[in-house]
Amino acid sequence: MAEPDHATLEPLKVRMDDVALLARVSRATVSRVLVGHPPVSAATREKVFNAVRELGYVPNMMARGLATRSSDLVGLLLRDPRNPAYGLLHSQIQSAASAQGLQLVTAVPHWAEAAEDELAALRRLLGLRVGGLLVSTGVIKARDLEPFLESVPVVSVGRVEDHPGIYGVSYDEDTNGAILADAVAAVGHRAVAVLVTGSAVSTAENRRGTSMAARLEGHGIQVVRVAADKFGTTDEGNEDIVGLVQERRVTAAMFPNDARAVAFLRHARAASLDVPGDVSVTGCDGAGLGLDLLGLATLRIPVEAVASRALEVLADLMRDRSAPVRHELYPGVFVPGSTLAPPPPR
Amino acid sequence: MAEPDHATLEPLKVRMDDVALLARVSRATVSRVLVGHPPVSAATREKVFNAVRELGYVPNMMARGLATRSSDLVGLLLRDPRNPAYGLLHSQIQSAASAQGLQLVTAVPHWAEAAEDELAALRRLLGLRVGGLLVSTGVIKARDLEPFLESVPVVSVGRVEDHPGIYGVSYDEDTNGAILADAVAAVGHRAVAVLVTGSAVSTAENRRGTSMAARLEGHGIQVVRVAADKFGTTDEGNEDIVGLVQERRVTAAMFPNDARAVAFLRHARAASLDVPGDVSVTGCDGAGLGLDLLGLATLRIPVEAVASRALEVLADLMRDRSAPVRHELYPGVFVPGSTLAPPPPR
DNA sequence: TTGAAAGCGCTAACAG
DNA sequence: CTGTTAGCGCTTTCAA
Repeated sequence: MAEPDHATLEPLKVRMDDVALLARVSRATVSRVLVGHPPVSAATREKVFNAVRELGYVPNMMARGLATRSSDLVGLLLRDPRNPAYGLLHSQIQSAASAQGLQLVTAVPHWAEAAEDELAALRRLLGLRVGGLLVSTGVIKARDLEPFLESVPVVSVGRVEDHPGIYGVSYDEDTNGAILADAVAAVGHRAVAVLVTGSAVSTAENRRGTSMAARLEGHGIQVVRVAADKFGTTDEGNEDIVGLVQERRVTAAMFPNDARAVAFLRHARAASLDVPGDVSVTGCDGAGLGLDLLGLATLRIPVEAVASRALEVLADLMRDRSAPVRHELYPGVFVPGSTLAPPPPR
Repeated sequence: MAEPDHATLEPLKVRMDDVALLARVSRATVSRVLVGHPPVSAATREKVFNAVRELGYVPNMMARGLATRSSDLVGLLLRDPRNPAYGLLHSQIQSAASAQGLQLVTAVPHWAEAAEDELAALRRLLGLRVGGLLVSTGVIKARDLEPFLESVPVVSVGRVEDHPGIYGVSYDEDTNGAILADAVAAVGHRAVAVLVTGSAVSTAENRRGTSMAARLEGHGIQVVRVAADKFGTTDEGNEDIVGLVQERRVTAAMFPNDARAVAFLRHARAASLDVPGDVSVTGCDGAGLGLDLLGLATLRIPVEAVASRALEVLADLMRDRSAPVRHELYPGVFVPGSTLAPPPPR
């Protein structure tokens, strides 16, 4: 028998040489057929495909990557996948990636607190020699990325970006904050509590809170800023805000994300506060499950648009590195809800 | 100058040879230091680490993978990341993976409808020569995986698994269905609508629905099965169930996931049906954001436990392939809610 | 249009 | 303990 008994071969152990042997061509030819160029005669191509099928050959992308010094792997650096908004973003990025024919490899830092761990995650991704990088955590600073910028295109997605070498496809948090503030102002509140997350916890949320407060003040509204600096909890500041409401020092409370708003709703209920009778509440994100049933007034961030745009941009960059870097901003849309109503009469 | 001007070198272009040169040792020694064995004298190790740091060297995992024919890449085959429960599972798997020191590369089929696309996603993962595979979609059948089982360990997670070659870490959907059915029976319902998803849409949900119905019937309760076979929508069957309630043919409606239950809640509200006055409602998953505020009676599936167990198992398997294959089942815990109450008096 | 041969960057015997 | 040397599986000149 000249033919090897390939029926017993494990598919993943089949190499290109095996295919070449069976197709009676050279390895180079098999490669050309699989890569798609340069052109190969229809007849040989057919032979090759048959051999591939017969052997169940699965090309080894590691080897290909080594040889071409390229890869269609896209690294995603994510912060806290437990946050629903990030979770949705993650899903959408995932879908957008496969829509672009790119493979997504995600790294989340093990200890979300440790910036050091984020850098480790970055290095793991770079170690794989990903063809592109998506950064979605505020903890990695542009400075950390700088050394790699000329080797791999980087798009920062959903986070505020201002580095001239890093493309940004982000939520327009300033506008978002303003939209929400305007809505609260419009129904007549004159004293509002705003939960402001520390920028170390989340740059995006910090920005939202800050712009909400600023916009309110622009309307001549009195703002009580409540700080929240702990990572991973949504209950911080709620006691204080309940207190403010009970003392009638504020008639509305604005939160930088829905999870915190919902947590406050829970808190308020426990404190027998009526929403919106005693206090109006707004969130931000708009990505949760039964949010409409809950009636939370919020703002829906354009997760889908941002995700697919980010991957479009990255795919372009991977094809042609010379494209100009820009920072695109996408505002969300206000979602009315029963938790926002005019303040109680004095 | 004998030394190269490494300061201007892009870190990702630095090779092990560059490090070796700078450290004045052989490439093999650098490799040994980085891999961690066999032991290298403390002095040389120090030199190597310094050179690595100085050059910003990031080892090329593709090359390493090729050389060792191994990889700490874990492939995850996911179905529909937009489903909140899958989204949470995804996040948890992600965290569990990094906790095990494994890199997760995820593939989602582009068109969720096409089984063909799922196979393509599988091949992409295998092409990367992942060291292990996590399968979380019911569409890929055990038969499709069989050819690869001896080359790469496979753990199917969150889905029903019964193949003797594939380890299973799954939700105990039969028990889950029974728990929910018992809760509904316990408050006195005697006629219940159960939304049963087609198994093509979701094996897990199908199993839940089926077991709910069976258990109810075991209690002597009359069951109206409502079929839902379309992928991606949560509104299917809601009209019918509203009709059943209005005709007083059922006093409760059970859904195989929270998204559907919430969709029904919305529907019921639009039809001026009172929950639980006119109809009790139960969901399943328990992973949503403000579910408790909504008061939805549901069942919390043990996402975290399943995810971390799955990765523990996979990590073991990647270390030692001879471990016995088992199928582990994890039941959830009932979450009471105000949507479940005794039926209205006749 | 095809084949032969030289790497891609790294690890792992095998000597010393 | 360290250096030399063969590959890992693939792509890609370069010739034919």
